[in-house]
Amino acid sequence: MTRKRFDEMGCCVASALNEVGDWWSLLIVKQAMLGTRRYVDFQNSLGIAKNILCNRLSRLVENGVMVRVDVGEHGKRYEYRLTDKGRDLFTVVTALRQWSERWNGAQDSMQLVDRQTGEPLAPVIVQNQQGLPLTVRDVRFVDEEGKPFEEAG
Amino acid sequence: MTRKRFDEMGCCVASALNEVGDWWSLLIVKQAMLGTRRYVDFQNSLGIAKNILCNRLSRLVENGVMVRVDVGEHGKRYEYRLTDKGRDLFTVVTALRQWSERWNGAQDSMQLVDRQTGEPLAPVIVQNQQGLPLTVRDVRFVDEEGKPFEEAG
DNA sequence: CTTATTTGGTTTCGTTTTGCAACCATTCTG
DNA sequence: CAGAATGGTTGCAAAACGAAACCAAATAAG
Repeated sequence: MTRKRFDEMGCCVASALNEVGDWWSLLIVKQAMLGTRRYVDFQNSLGIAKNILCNRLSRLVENGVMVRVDVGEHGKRYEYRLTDKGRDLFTVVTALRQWSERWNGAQDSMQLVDRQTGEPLAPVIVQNQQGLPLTVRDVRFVDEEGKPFEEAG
Repeated sequence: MTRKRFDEMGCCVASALNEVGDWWSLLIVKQAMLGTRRYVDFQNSLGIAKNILCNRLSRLVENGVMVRVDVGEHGKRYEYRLTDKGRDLFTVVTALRQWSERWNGAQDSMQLVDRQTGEPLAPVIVQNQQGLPLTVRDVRFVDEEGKPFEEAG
């Protein structure tokens, strides 16, 4: 009766979701991208229960998304920082944010801009090798040998 | 003691996760992008419990990510299809897939290629208006008035 | 040195969600 | 009409979640 395991479904999306697919993990990662590093700050900014936060941070560290760094300063002893793997979720988080903005309206007081130009970001899109935008209808799903992927049903 | 609500946190990412942020929803969407439309096929291909599948499909329909279409054929009475909003999650799913491939290796027998050229897709990236790639370090978080977003801590 | 405070956790307990299996109703097929 | 397929629903046990209480180490205050 354990939660279904997603890491052995032979699907990249599933194993990604196995690492960050719960309600909180991506929010923690997003918050970390905003600059939050300390336990109490995650707790206050997200309003997450302490035991859940603890559990999620441990899992993120386990999966190499974040690291726990010992900083010997006052009572603030640790910092949780994104790894390269964690920072690489920027695309996912941004795509998710923009999707929500497009379809649910911008309920967010916060906006992302290019640090250099100060301009808002371009929409995240899927592109082919030449840089042309692709929708889901413009792609094919193939197996290792390039044959079309057969779907049950 | 209900699950924390994410739709009123005043954060786009949170409200996106409120719609598709559980373990199964994005997998269902991904499967739909692969061509799956019927209840039984979702069940077989994902190995999801029937009551959970039912619940998730209802939620996805409620949130406008999918629609339930009545097709009067044999016992197969309904089809669940992606809406435009659902198809627009292609970026998110693809970014997630590529992230997993980069960091966990390709455990997937399936690959996405451009239908026209047959070539694999380009990596999904965040870009500025000029098309230059941006990492999380290249962006700033600002409020409505363009002032830097203040972080607790 | 002693006490209070901050930080980061763990424990406890009640509620909700999940997973599984069994059951049910409707629509075809034979 | 009997049987099968589809799309559910129900009931139950295990697990996860959420809130609050409790705990331990390291400072800081006095």
